[in-house]
Amino acid sequence: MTGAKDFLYPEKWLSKASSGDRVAYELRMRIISGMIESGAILSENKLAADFEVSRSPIREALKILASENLIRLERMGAVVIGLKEKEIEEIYDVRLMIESFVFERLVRMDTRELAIELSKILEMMKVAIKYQDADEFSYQDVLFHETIIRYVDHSYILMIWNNLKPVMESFILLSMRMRFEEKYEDFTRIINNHELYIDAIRTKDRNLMIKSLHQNFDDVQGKVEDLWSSQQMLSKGAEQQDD
Amino acid sequence: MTGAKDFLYPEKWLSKASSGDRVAYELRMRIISGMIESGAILSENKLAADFEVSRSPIREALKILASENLIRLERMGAVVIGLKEKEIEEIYDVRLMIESFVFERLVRMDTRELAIELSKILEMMKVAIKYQDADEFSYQDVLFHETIIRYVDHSYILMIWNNLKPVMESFILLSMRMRFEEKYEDFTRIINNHELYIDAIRTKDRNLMIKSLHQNFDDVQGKVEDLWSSQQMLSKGAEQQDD
DNA sequence: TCAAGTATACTTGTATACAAGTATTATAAT
DNA sequence: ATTATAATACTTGTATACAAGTATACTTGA
Repeated sequence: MTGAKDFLYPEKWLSKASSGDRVAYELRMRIISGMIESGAILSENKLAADFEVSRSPIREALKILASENLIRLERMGAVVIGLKEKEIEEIYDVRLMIESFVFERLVRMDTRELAIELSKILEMMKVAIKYQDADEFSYQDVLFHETIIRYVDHSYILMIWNNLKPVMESFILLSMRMRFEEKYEDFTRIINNHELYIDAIRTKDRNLMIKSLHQNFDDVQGKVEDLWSSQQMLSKGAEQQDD
Repeated sequence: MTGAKDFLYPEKWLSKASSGDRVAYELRMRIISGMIESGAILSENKLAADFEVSRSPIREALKILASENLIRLERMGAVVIGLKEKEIEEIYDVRLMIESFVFERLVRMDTRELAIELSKILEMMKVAIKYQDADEFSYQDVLFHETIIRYVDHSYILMIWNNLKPVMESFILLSMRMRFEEKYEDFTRIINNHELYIDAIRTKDRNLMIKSLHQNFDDVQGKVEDLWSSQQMLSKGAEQQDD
């Protein structure tokens, strides 16, 4: 099995994860990166052999990926669905939906504390850019949105987020790794946009928030076409794996 | 273990379900009905003994319930969260959110076919009322909303629904069982409201749709207070288990 | 009586074993 | 050559076994 030991998912993020979770994280990356193509059929036994674990954690992982709509569990093997443009758009639909919902709650709350917290995360993102740490940047980016969502304390919205987060995280990770190599100028725009978002939260400006959300979508999705074509982005995002 | 063999979930709905799914369905009912109180700690071994299966399906079930926010998996035992008023409100928040989203898609589609399909389901509901079949009524009620959601063909919205559905189904099941005994007059109102919903879809009337959605919420949630108090509804909903 | 340490009875996570079912392939008959 | 049947190599779902870790209770010492 050549290259079976090169993991796409940052290993330091897996410090206390179970074997099943590790497999899920890694498989997710491979599916989203296109390394495992959509339509492929995954066998529990083969995966167990590949990852050198028993079927128990593999089954766990497959259940997780199925709940994230990345694979479809059938009577004979798991069929890879993957992330095509349609799915990415749909994910952003949902993100727009839940963040809009969250914003409606935020406008009735004291958001000063949140704004401070978000500013801190934004600083972290800037540092990550400075040191060209794509993984750290992605982590903070995801954390940014999670922080907003958690702030309203809504367990079922959080449930949705929890289902969406791993896929988003993997996608962002791959996307950012590529852009650090090829589209470095993107990041000033991303940072600006996040600043806009914080302003929207601080001033409770609904339109500004929607604007920045849409812009964020364009930032990631609008550019996807050229990134995505023939899955180049993915091999690009996949090959780099620093410290 | 007295009464361990009385299942709350309709067994005929479990014809080809795996053992793990069965356990999940049943545990879900017991948690939502209050038969298992929130705060209780579930042990895999005890559950395995109770349900007379091995730990494998139990673990599977617990993972499912955790993803539905009904329990919290901790290092030592699974802690029951349950459905209190807050959670029920939150579930309806999410339902309102996704059905609103779906409606926005529907207004750009040809909804005639859907309206017909919904009318059929409504007829089924009427029959279920006539024959006082609470379980069948609940099934059709859930199907009604699922049919609407599936019609727009959005895999990530469907993903949310799939996470929400089992909890909603159980809740509706328990609620309807009780009402067939005590609040029979509720059903004409529920039927009327669903007719309103179909009209909204047919005429693509956004306001009408929101109105009927809110009304539906009031129908289930607004009355919850008295149903819910001291979990009486639940034992009521639990005891009846026909044919 | 109280503190410290040890023993015990839990817990989860993973590996392995087995049963039942399904697709595929090979063989045999027409 | 083609179809029917049988053998084989898969598949999943479940049970069981074991290892490592954690809380509880108990014992021992002061």
